[in-house]
Amino acid sequence: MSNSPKIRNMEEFASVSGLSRPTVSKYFNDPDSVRASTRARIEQALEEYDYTPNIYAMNQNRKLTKNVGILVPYLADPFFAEIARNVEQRCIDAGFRPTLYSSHGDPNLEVEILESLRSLKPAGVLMAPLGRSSIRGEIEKFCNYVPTVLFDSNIPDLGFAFVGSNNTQFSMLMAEYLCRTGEPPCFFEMQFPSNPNANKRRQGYLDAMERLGHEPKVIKIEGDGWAFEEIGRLGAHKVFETGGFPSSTVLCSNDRLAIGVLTACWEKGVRVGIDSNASIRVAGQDDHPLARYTCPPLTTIAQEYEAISSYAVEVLAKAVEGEKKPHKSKLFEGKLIMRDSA
Amino acid sequence: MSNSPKIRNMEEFASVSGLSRPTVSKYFNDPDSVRASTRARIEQALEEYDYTPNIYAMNQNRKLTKNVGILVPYLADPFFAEIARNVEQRCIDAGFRPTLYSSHGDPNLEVEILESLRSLKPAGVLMAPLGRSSIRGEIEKFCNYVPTVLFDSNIPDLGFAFVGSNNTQFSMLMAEYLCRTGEPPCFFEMQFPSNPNANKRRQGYLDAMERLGHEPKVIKIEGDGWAFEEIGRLGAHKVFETGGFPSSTVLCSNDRLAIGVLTACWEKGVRVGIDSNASIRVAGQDDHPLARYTCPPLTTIAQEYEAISSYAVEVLAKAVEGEKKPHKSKLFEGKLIMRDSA
DNA sequence: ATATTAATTTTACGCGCGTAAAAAAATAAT
DNA sequence: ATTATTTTTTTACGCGCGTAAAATTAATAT
Repeated sequence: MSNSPKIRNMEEFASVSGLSRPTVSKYFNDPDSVRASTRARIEQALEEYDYTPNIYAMNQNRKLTKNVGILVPYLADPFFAEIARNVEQRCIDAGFRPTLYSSHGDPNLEVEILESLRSLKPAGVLMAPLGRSSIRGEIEKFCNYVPTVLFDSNIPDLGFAFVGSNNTQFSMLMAEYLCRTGEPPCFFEMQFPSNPNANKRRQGYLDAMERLGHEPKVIKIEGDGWAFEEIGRLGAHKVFETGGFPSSTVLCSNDRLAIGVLTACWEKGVRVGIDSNASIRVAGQDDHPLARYTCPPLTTIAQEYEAISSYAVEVLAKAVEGEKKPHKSKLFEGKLIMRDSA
Repeated sequence: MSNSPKIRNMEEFASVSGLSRPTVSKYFNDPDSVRASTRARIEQALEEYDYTPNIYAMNQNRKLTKNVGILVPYLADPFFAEIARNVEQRCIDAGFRPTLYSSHGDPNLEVEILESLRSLKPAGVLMAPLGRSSIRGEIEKFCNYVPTVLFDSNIPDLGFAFVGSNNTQFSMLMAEYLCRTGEPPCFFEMQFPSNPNANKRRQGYLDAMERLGHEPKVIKIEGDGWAFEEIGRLGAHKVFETGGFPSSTVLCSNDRLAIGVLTACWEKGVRVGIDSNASIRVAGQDDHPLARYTCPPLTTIAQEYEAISSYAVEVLAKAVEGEKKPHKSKLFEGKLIMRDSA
C-alpha cells in the first residue's frame, strides 16, 4: 500500500523481504510452515509492498487447489440461496475459496457445471443435487475425481457423505402437531416430486398417521419443474374443483407448494388459519425465508441451516485431507415453527 | 472419450492432431482464427481424445481472460437471484466465463469480493452495487483496473456504463394508475433506503402527485439492512399504532416492503384489495418472483429482466473490446402489473 | 564447546501454456 | 506461370510459481 516500487512477482517480493522465493512460497501455502521470525518479516513486507501471488501460476502445478465448488439446484429459490450463503461462509472460514453455481433446475446444466468444475481442479465440491432428474452416471464419474459431499438431497451411495435433514421426522412432527390440535391432515404433494426428500416426507406422514390411528390421505398434483408456487396454486384449484380437500387440514410437502395453496385459497375465498372464522389449516415444511410473511404466516418445520452447513463443510475438509472412510450420512432434526396458518 | 491414451497437455494433443502446439493454442483462443481444414482436424481429434486445456496455464500469461464477475448485493433476494441468472446466461452466450458473487448486504464484503476478483484478472465485471453504503472510493479504484458495467442501481460517474430501470417512471406509472382507480396513494418507504433507486421512486411519486393535483404524503419508516419484509411489517404496525395510513392506498417503494405491509395488515385484521369489503389498497414495485403469490396477489411494476441483462452484457462486451466511450446510462421502462392488491 | 538431530531455507528444475517473430504456405494479382 | 500479398504455421522464449532434493541453520544433547 505505498509509494514503493510495484512488485511484479514472488521473486521480487522475496527479494525485498530478504528471503528466497521458495520460502515465501511456503509461507503463502501455509504461513505456519515457516519460522516465526521469517513469518514476521514476510508479513511486514506485505504491509509495505502489497503483493498478491498470481492465482493462475499458483494453481498450475499444485496437485490440490483451495478451490471449492458449491452447487445448488435452484438459486432463485430463497431457501437454497440462504443455505448457499451459509455454506459459502463456512468454506471461507475453513480456508477454502468457494465458488457458487446453480443448476437452474436443469439436469444437463448440472452435469455441465460439474464438467467445467473439473477444469478448476477443486479440492472438493459441496453439492445439493437436483434429485430425481439428476444424471446419476455423470455425477458418479465426477465423484470419482473430486471429493464431493452431498447436502440437502441425497443420491444413495454417491459422494463422500451426505448431510441433510431428517425429512421423515419433519412430516411426523408436523402431522402429530396437526392431529393434536385439530382434524388430522391430508398430505399435499407433487405427483412426481423432483426432490427425493419428498418421498421421505410422505413416508413420515404415513407413519405418523398410522401410529395415531388415522386414515392417511395423500393428494398428488400434476406439474413439472421448479415453479412450485404455481404448481401448488393450480393443484389446489383443481382440488377445489373436484370436491375439495379430504380434510380441513392440509400438510404440504414443502413451503413453496404451501404458498401456492395459500394463494389458491385466497382466490377461492377460503379463509386459512386457526381462528374461528377460518375453514382450512395449511402447513408447510422448510421454513422458507418468506414463510413468516405469508397471510396468514405459515406454520412450518425449520431446517437447521447453520448446523447442516457447518457439518457439511467439516466433512468435506476431512475428505479433502484424504480421509477414506466409507460413505456416511448425517441427518439433522427439524423444529416445529408454529404460526397462524395451522 | 475413448480407449486412446490419455492426453496430458496441449503438446501431446497437437501431436496426435498432426499439428504444432501453437496452432492448437490459436484454435482454443478463437476457433475461427485457423483455417477450416485445420479446425476440422482439431475438432475431430477432440472427439477422439477428449482433452481440455489447463485453465490455469492458459490464464497465466494471457493479458485478458474470458472471466467475468457478476456481483449482486443480496443473492437471497429472489429478485437478484433471478436477474443474476439472466445475466449469467447472457455472459455464457457471449463466450464469457461468469462467476457469481453476493455482497450479502455488507459493504466491506463488497470491496473484499472486488479485491479477490482482481486476482482473477477478469475481462470485465457486471456489478449491482449495494448503493448508499457502498464504499465509493474502493469501487472507483477497481473500475480503473477492470471494465465494469453497473446495473440495477447506479453510482454516478462510476464504471463504463449503467444499465437499469427508469425508477422515476415506475412510481409515476403506478401513482397515476392508483389515482385513476381510487384514492390517491401515500408513499411508503425506508427512511434511509440502502438503494438509490428508492430516491428516484419517491421523486416519481412526488412528480405524479403534483401533476395530478394531489397532495403527496410520504411515510418514512425506520430500519436498517436488507430484511425488507420485516422492516415493512414493523413499519406498517407503527403506522397503525399512530393513527393509520394517511390514505387508503399505499404505494410501497418496493415489493419486499409491500409483502411486509401485507403481513402487518393481516395481523391487524385489515383487509387488503380492490373488492368492496377491503379497506386498503397496497402496491409494490419490482415484480418480485413471489408477488404473484401474496394474498392478495400484489399489484406492481415489472422490470425488464431480460432486456436489462442482455443490454448490460452487450455493453460489457464492448468495454472489454476496448471501446473507450464516455460513461453512458440506459434505462428501461417498467410495465404495470395489475393484480388484486390495488 | 562439540556432536547430533531436527527444522528451515535454498538450489535447480519443470509445469502447461501465450505470444512475438520467423518461416512456410495459400491466395490474389499481374 | 510468376510475383506480391495475406494468412497460417512454426520456432523460440518466458511467464510465475510448485516442489523435490541439497545445503544450511537452529535446537538439543552430551
